Amino acid sequence: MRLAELSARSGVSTATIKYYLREGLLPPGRQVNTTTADYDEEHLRRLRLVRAMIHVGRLPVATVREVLGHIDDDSLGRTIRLGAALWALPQAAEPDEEDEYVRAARTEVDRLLAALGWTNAQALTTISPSYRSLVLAVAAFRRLGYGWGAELLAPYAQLMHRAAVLDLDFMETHPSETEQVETAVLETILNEPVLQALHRLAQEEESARRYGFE
Amino acid sequence: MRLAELSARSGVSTATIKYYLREGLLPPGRQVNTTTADYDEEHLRRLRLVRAMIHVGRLPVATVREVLGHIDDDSLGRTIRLGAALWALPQAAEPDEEDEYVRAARTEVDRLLAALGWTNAQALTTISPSYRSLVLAVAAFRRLGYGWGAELLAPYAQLMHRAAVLDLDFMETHPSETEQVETAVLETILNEPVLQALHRLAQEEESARRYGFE
DNA sequence: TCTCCTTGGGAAGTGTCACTATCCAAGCAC
DNA sequence: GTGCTTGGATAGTGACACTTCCCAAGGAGA
Repeated sequence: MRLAELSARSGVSTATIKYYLREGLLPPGRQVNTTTADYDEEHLRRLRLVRAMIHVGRLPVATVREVLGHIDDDSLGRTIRLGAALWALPQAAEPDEEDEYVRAARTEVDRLLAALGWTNAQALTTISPSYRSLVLAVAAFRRLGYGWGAELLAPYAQLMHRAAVLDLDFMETHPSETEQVETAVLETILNEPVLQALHRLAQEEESARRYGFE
Repeated sequence: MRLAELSARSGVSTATIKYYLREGLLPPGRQVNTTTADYDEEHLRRLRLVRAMIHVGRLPVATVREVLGHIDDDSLGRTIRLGAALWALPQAAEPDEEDEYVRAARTEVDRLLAALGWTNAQALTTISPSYRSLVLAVAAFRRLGYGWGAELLAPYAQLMHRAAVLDLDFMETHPSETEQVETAVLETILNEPVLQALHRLAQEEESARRYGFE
């Protein structure tokens, strides 16, 4: 398959594909001669993955490159590779420990983990990007005067844990190891917009049930 | 309070505050004389809200302006105002109805709503931005070869409905009408990063429970 | 063979976005 | 009255995701 056909089948312009090749998001095609390169189905699949990560998951190009690097790293075991790929995802800033809201938020998040008995998550608080993101998000609430604490967070956390169980159950139905890692990353990235849309839709549904349309 | 003090108390540079004033995200201060304007606590609160929407909720400046306009519109009733504010939020593109994946995704989403008995949401499919976002997100999955259908989505939808019930219960604990609308918008915008972080943290916890750390 | 179109590749340019730096004249403080 | 600060306006910045332009080399039809 030539560049033009790859472009036609993916709906991505040749200029953009060339850009992705330059950025290392797509491996180069097999060079037939000076003016012809050959691409296969794997290129098409990878290209679609890249587009989904960028446009649905809103990941920056540099992050996509990093995540793909981990997915492709055959030297690591599945769990490590998956962890590395997932931990490359977030683009949250470092929490500022001087900030009183951040410190209060951290206390509440720690209380939450203790109350839930998430001992594994507790062990990861110093390094997990998700933990840091959570602290930052809770701090943003507190800065606006809402006293979001462990008690209010706990029911949400339990719901999201059930979502995580669904995620991993689904992941385990996939056979190959590479595919499992790729699926897990995809799940995490693409599932979030789905959950967000479902959340907003559910809010509309519940709001209409309570208050009608007017 | 002068600009410099507003800047100091909010941690936002005077240059950025001036930018927000120009963009209409902050109402102008009370002009004392040619070189002095006076800002109050409400300005500080609004500024923090704007920062949270932009940096935590990742909303574009133009969207923030639109959402604030709806929050401040006293001519409308609560439900309408809330709906208007929430519907101004998404920045999802229009689904391309020519696309086979989009059409298949729409079918699955419609089946999902029917199976769940979300009749209110069903009534809104032609106009709701959340519905369109959901279709697009499901289409992205299907394009990558994952057959995400109503059966897989339903348990997630039920979880998110329970989250929506929590959201609205919490909203009802707030007294004033303006505050309720503002709280509801804030909930929607700021709660999403919290839920996302909880989701990833839950995935880490569950993954460690199943497979250990290695 | 001679055109003429297409190909892959690289450099430079584009549009958007959220700021940020600079400038200015008018106060105010000592 | 001198020097710093203030609010306001204009222009510039840097990051980002492309996109346009140009080129030399193939290949295809007359």
